[in-house]
Amino acid sequence: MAQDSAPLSARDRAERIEEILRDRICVLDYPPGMRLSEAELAEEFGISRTPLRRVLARLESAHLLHSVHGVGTFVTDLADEELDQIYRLRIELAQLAGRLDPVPPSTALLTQFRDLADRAMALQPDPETPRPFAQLIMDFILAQSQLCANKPLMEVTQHLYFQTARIWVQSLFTSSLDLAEELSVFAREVADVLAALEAGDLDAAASIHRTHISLSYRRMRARRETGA
Amino acid sequence: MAQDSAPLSARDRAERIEEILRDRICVLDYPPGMRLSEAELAEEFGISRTPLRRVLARLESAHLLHSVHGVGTFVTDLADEELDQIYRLRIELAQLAGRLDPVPPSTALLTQFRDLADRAMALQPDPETPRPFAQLIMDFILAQSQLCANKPLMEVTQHLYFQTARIWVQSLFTSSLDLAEELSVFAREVADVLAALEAGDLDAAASIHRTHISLSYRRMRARRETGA
DNA sequence: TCGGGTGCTGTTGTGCACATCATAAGCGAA
DNA sequence: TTCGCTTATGATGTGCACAACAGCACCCGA
Repeated sequence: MAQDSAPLSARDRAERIEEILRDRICVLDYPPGMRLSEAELAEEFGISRTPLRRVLARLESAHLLHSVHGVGTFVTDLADEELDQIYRLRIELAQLAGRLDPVPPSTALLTQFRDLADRAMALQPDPETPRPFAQLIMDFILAQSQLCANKPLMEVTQHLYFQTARIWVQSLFTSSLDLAEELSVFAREVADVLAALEAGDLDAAASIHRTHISLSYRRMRARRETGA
Repeated sequence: MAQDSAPLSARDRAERIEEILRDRICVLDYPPGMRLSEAELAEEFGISRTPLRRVLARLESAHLLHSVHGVGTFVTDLADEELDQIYRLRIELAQLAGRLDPVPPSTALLTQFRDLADRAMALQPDPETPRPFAQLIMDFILAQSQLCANKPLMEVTQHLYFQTARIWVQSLFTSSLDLAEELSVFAREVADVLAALEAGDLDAAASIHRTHISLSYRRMRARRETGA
């Protein structure tokens, strides 16, 4: 039977909706501070508020949403200090991913990395539409996380990335001065990681990733200083 | 007005119930595999199923519960491999807690550690009632997590502890041979950490904690080998 | 005796109506 | 005019009835 016509279970539907909403938050379709309407979302996905609220509750426990009785459900923002703490933790965990249960990439995953490298080279920076750039980086992060077989570490890594992604993209697109440079830096990171993977050096790939997280965070802080 | 009589908001009520249920899972009041009844829990807490289900959804996203349509809601178990991965991650994070935003303990927190040390010394091992021992260790973990000001790291550390706690306690109380020894080992850990804290060496405290997690995991694996 | 179909029972999942709450507009008196 | 109260509105939170589903006992026919 065709997969598409297979009826999705309640759990699968909820999981899919959660992914969609998380994606929209991370690529700034729903920017920090934006109010989401339970009624509108329920209508969009063709369900009632009850199962939708279950999804929102999960996103709230992931610190991506925040509901206030009688007011609304809002996309969360991050204070500078929290952002700083998360980034320093992400840097440590990225290094850790090379040491804890590293797995060589399958040929399919290698192909995926090559596609990512191509996409990065081909992408034209457009200050008006952050989505393509944000989505590209997100796909890269998800691919990178497949290099580590330690599932809890992978989950935590992604969880922390989801929290910082929108803030980083936002800082990049509000000043929008360094967009082209940031894109070329990212393209080089993908190329470097790909080279390390083809050489079979997983720890090197992790170190490169770690370094780029660290450097991109420094550049973001520099933007924050000059912008403020 | 008195704090106790202050009406709890919906959010606070839910948070409180979540803590209670998580506590019951971690100290084996609800052992792995046990079925929980939404209706009974709702009645116990004097609310309807709707808000209770919100709490259960959050515990499910923390991998402590698992609901199956038409069957029931069950306390999750952990396969050996998952347990292994979580423990190795916990060991790394425990070390990290000494390096990332360490904070000297307040006098109140030091007092709390001394109380914990006293409780550990005074506790009589009883193979029939794991609760006192499990609760003591949980309180120690929560106190220890206050030595690190990096909130995301603290959250992750606690989250991972909640997942392993019940399995560790269960392995200890099913064989129940090493209970007295394990208790004395724990008492020494608390004493060692307390000594390090009184000397002002936070990194040493973290290292001691890390070592004890590692060793207690080895002892658990040894029990698993001999028991099977 | 055995196999399979069928209904029963109890569970989680969903939809809907209403309660509760926060906000802002409206309005009247000082 | 301006301050403060009232009211209207729209949001999330809750309770309840029912739908969907899985498992089990039961029963009937071969």
